[in-house]
Amino acid sequence: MRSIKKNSRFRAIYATAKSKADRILVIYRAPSEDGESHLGITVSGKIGHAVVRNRIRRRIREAVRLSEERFLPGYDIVFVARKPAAQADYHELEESVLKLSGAMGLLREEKA
RNA sequence: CAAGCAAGCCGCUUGACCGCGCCCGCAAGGGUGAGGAAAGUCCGAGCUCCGCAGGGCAGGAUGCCUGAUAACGUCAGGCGGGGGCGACCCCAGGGAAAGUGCAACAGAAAGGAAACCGCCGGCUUAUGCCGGUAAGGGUGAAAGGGCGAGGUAAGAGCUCACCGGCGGACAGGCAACUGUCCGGCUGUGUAAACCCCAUCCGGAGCAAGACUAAGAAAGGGCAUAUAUCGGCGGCCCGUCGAGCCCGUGGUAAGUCGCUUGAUGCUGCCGGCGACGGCACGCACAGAUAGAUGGUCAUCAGAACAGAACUCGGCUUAUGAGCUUGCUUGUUUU
RNA sequence: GCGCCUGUAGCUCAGUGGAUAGAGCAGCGGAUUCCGGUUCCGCGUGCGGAGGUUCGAUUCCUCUCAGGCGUA
Repeated sequence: MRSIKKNSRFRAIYATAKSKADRILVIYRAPSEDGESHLGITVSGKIGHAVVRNRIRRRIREAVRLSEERFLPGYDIVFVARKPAAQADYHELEESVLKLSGAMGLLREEKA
């Protein structure tokens, strides 16, 4: 999944997109402009120092990558980390990513 | 063995599966990929641009000496001062006789002295008055050199020896400084108070800057003269450039800069050392929402922490451990 | 990257190098009241940290930690 690059696109998504949140993450979902899906990850400086922020960003990207074929195309998705994400391990983050994505209707229906 | 001092090292390893950036390759694939602090941004440089940067004022920084270095506020070796039994450690360490300010409280008196108590002399009825005196008491962080002897009415560098400080000469040393002798007999502290002296400093920063694409339009207004605007971080002088303003409000796309360099390792030589010279071989990331990750195993355990133009330092954070040299004490031989 | 500011009581802020660091609100205790409020009296809590300069530091200097701001 390609990444969102422009700061203006991020701001547009924050202003207009639908969102949901749990304890460690916030998700934004907006219709894509070109039909392909894009991923954006925001971890602010308040969360921790550079090593902590990088770790959160990599884990979110990994969780999305491993389940990439389950995502429906045509959406721009932004994840924003909240403070407890600094203490969360990979499994908690992965669970949160999938749960929030499912709640926003971004995943294909699981076969029972 | 115990306590301690100094210097240094290391900064998990390996494997399986799934992934990422860059380079090479038609492809398959191969190579390579964060730190000792990458951090804080406290200093110093390279590099780039600002129409080469000149003078004065203001401002800032540094401050024992000699050296190292591209440079430094860094480092090395010395000197001086302080602490420790010692190994060793710490110090912004120029000028207080150019001037100004400050020194609370206490105390009689806080800086070209001063008599509260005391001591001594004179007068006087005992209280007391006048004069001399800084040895003693008391106050204070600090009381106008220290201690002893002579001296005296009592005292005083008043005189003398020693010590300390000041000035001069000589000797040693590149120098800071040290030693010896002589002289005079002395003038508190604070400059991380203002200040004085010496030395240094043009500014901005890779979002610098260059190129490409796009745009820079049409139109309107004001000036044509020494005015206006702009550049040279602040002000003045000086200097350079340009007609000026409205329209004119937005977007940050691509390529370069961008990583091989005052580089690191190794060896030899010079130097007490910082460091320098030479040689051969090897090594060295380059992203642009921003690459090193995820899971499992291995393990007694795994800190602080992530490159964004590049170097030299400083400072701070840091788990478990290891090495070398030295000091003091105790015991045994 | 460059530049700037602030840390003082639980909170908001004062404080020329010098006595026991103050003010308002809050808190605690007492008085008043049947109880509470109001009012009155009293009390506690301290200079972000380390080092230095000074006789003496919240104040001056250096380093450091934390927080905040501006700008490209």
